[in-house]
Amino acid sequence: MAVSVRVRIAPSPTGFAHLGTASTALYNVLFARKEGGTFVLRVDDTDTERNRPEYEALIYESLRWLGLDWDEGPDKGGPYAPYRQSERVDLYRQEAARLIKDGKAYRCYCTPEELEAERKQAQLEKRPYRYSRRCLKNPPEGRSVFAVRFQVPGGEVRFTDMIRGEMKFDTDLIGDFIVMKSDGYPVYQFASPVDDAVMKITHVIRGEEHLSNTPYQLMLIDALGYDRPQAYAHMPLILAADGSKLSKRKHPEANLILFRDRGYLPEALLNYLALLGWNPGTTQEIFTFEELLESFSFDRVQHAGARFDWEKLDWLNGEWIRRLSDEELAIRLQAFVPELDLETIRRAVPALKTRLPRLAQAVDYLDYLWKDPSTPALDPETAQRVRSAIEVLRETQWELEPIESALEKAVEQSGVSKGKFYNPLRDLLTGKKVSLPIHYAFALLPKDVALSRLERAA
RNA sequence: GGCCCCGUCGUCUAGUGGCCUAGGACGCAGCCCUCUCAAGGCUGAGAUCGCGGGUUCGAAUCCCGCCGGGGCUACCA
Repeated sequence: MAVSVRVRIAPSPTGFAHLGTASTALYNVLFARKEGGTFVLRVDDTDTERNRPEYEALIYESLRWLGLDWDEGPDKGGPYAPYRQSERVDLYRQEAARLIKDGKAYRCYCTPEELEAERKQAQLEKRPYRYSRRCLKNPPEGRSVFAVRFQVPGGEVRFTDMIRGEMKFDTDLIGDFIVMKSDGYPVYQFASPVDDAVMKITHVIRGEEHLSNTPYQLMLIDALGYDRPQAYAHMPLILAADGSKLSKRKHPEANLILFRDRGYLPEALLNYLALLGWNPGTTQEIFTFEELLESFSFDRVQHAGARFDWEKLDWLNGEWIRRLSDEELAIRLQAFVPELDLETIRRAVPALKTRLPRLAQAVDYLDYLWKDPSTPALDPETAQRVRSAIEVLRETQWELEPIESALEKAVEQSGVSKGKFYNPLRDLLTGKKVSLPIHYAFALLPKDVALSRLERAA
């Protein structure tokens, strides 16, 4: 009988929701939906130092914004609740105790300072560092604070990676490692495989930084007598411009919610993320989520990390914006220009559409509608032309077409070029060198406001 | 240091022994369109396929070595 697919992401609420989380979530969702499986969200909050509840809320908000919703999670429950690791510590403690009882782990009383000294010594002697096993062989007397350390059995660990094929690690190189911290909380390396096993996760899809961690987790799974996941998939890392891994600390621009605030469309971000590190083998660049479901497969995933390219994202985002219906664009624009009513936004949209790499940039084109520009001094000839514009405009019905033809008539009579005629008008109206086409610039403004901006200069 | 992953235009990539005088996309340059800015159309520059050895009639593609980058090696995740 085929076991139904269960995948998961396990972000930790130690900061803003990260781009990498979105990327991993995407691949997990894609795989789950494709296989008719279940997507689980598990919050990895075992870092008591850095966790904050508000960060957890941010993860929900960001993932939901992207439309990457989960089937089971801390906020919706599920058959394997709880889904917050801090609420599962009894399980980890119990499993750690079982390891100790079975002679597969032991209490370690070493202080961080002592361990640091061991490491330094190893470095000095230029030998690879592995824990000395002091606490296994002759633990210090009279100490009560301890961590639980796994006794690495050694030998070879093999597993299947859906991207890289068969992987093989020599665990004799791995020293005994901590599974339970002295504060009674598990370490990621322990909590993660335990939960994966207990929650019946069948495929572990995560970032490449976990590739070398996999043997640690597999040893634990074996020691505990659990079934191993069927397969792993280690996705290529998203790199910063300097080629290093995008990190929360070094790269604040990786904050997911920032993408929303800057006016990226969820569709575009998802599309871009999919293309980063994966390609369909065709020249198609624009993918809806449904199309991704169709064509995505792990065997076409890249093995090397990929640098995040904001310019390409902007282009893709523009493509997506242009594909939106006018009405849909208007609705999405509302949050970015709260000063304007929907009707005004609707009227601006046809002109705005081809000019926005990001929704937030609508402000640059529209803020003259609620901000009064300063009035520059005009030379006599320009002033004369402005007056002729005022004259025709006064008689004009205040809509796009009539304004455009009235203006064109005035240009013709003036004998100068459209550019020479329109540019001063643009400046008077918007205070800018760049604006929507001049008839839009006029039409979006109430007639009396528009005319007064011209009149006070001429 | 040890282990693991990786290495094609600036960036993302196609490419699995001859179809490659290495293709596409973003970006960049020029032209067209044009009231500004975009969008759109056309054209173009841009990669001795990290380097050095092999194997082969023939290698970006296979093998070895080196170099370079990244990740892991924490009582972070």
